[in-house]
Amino acid sequence: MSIEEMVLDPYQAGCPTRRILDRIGDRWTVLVVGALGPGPARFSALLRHVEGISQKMLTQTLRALERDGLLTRRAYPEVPVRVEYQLTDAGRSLLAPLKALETWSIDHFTQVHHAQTMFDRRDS
Amino acid sequence: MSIEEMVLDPYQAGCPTRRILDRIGDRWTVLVVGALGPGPARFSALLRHVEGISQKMLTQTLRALERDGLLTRRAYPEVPVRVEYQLTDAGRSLLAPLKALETWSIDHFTQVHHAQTMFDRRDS
DNA sequence: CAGAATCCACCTGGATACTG
DNA sequence: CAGTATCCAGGTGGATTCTG
Repeated sequence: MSIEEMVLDPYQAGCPTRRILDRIGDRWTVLVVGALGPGPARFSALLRHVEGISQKMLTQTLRALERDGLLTRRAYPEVPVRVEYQLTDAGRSLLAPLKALETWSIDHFTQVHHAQTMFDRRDS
Repeated sequence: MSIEEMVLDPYQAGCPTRRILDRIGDRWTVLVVGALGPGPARFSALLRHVEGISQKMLTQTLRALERDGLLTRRAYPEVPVRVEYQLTDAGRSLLAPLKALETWSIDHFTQVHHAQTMFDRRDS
């Protein structure tokens, strides 16, 4: 194994990074966690504010995050039912890295968009 | 619009964050960028070291990243052909946020795995 | 070696209807 | 309100084959 290969190896399947990225790498997880950043929220609130997510996907995503210990689900036996989701400490600790990504997105959005335009113009 | 709604709104579709996340949120982009972090690499090297990626997906991912201006493609007219991919400044600037995510992954992997085990045991 | 092209199985995820 | 259950279209992406 070359030195180059050793440097690249952190991205082999099965390593922690890879497994976490596979989990949060779906379309919705990051958005749901982000939406819960400010504080607890109800199912319907999340459904409204993570635009484009379906009820099915929200349920699945919340379930997965609960399973990962990143949020807690609390149901209040009222009528009608109220269910609140809240990030755990672990879930909240994910906010900083995601915020970094968000900051990068905002900082580079214009630049990326411009690059795309140039690229598309070239090979047309 | 309530204050809660205003806080949640950054995640509406079409906003910079959302659009970037949609782009890098696929299974491979993050891994390919990460693999290019240490320096330029050839197509075949990436194919070997981003485990599980197919030739088709690697091609697609590299093309998209090139379009975004996050990496450059340089072909050397040798026999056999040699093609090297290298992150641009913009691409490299993405490494820090991704590194933060990677650090988080490593730090929380055990904890997440444990939470999953508990969760699965409970409702079995 | 670095792709392009084709085929197609699988799975994601939306729509809909129903329930406690 | 907060889900569950079912159906199914569309797209993702792997496998394979072929080329400069």
